[in-house]
Amino acid sequence: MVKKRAGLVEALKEAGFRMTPQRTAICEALSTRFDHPTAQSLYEQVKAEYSSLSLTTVYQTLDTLLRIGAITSLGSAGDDTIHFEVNTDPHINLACLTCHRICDLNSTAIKALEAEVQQAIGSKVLSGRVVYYSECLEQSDPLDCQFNPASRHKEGRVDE
Amino acid sequence: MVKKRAGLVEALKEAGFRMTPQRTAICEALSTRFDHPTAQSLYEQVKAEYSSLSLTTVYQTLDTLLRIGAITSLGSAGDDTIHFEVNTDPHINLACLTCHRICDLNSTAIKALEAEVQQAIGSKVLSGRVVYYSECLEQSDPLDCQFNPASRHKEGRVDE
DNA sequence: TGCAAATATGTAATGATTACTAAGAAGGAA
DNA sequence: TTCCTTCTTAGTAATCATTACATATTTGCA
Ligand SMILES: [Mn+2]
Ligand SMILES: [Mn+2]
Ligand SMILES: [Zn+2]
Ligand SMILES: [Zn+2]
Repeated sequence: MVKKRAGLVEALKEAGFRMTPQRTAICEALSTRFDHPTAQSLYEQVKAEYSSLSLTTVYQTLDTLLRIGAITSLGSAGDDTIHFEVNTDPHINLACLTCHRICDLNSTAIKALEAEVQQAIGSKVLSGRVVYYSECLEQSDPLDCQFNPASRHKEGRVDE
Repeated sequence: MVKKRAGLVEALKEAGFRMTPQRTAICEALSTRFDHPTAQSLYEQVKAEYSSLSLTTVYQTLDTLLRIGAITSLGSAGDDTIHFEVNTDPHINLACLTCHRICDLNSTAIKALEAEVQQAIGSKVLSGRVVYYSECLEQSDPLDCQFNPASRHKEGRVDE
């Protein structure tokens, strides 16, 4: 059973943005994805039941969500494409350089890390990005992306 | 007085790559930069005393250094451009979304963080990326990029 | 010195993202 | 409900960092 996050639509409303079926669908898709999707990936998913959807709209919605701080950007996972972060809890991200999926890893040390950053620069931290790159098990379900040491992908290149 | 790192040229030699004046100059430039430069930035710096240098050569050399693991990629600092990491010690990076420079921040918690990652996925971590975004003081010397809470840039957008 | 393989350069291509604009929809006022 | 203003969408074109390619040059070694 898949948990589901909430709050993206609410965040848009609170920030005074209008609600459209496109935005609702994109937020809905985002809230059920745990692989840190790209714009293209979200586009394909939502377009399936919203054939008129434009890729531009996806980019615009993501940009809006970024600006209000509802999501953040994790950058590339070896595919030169931006992956988006919906999980606002401090955590570690594990990116697979072969299948280009990113999984969350709970961490206790990350709290201390953020404390160090706060201490160093004050309270104006806008966002953070903690990603480690490796090779995961190849599994179809993002939730099973366990990054188990056994039987990884063959090789990968670390480029942005 | 500015410290200077060493080892990039040696790393290339050990990996069996040929040495050229271009590569030497690019490695030299990299080892004296503490702002996590971009390809374009390195190009401009080295081109000043190497007028025949090509931007492609800079990209190729950076890619080679990435492949042998001598440097890593930190991704964008709000400028949609790849910034490179020369400091191989585990540390936190502070990126300024206005001047797009990245400074190092020593951290003790980062050790625990990496231990968690190792534990979770084994020893095959290829590289890591720990970056926090904010606004720094505007100062010309990268080493003085202190991210002091007082008098920051006005505003910044968090996009990749 | 001579040669094969690696590298540098200049240019063209790629591709993700952004800019632009006309058409369409949301939401408040009447 | 209807109207109107403003925001949003969708389609297309433009941007620009990065990569691919083809040639000329250089390196490292015999
Ligand atoms: Mn995450
Ligand atoms: Mn650094
Ligand atoms: Zn994988
Ligand atoms: Zn700054």
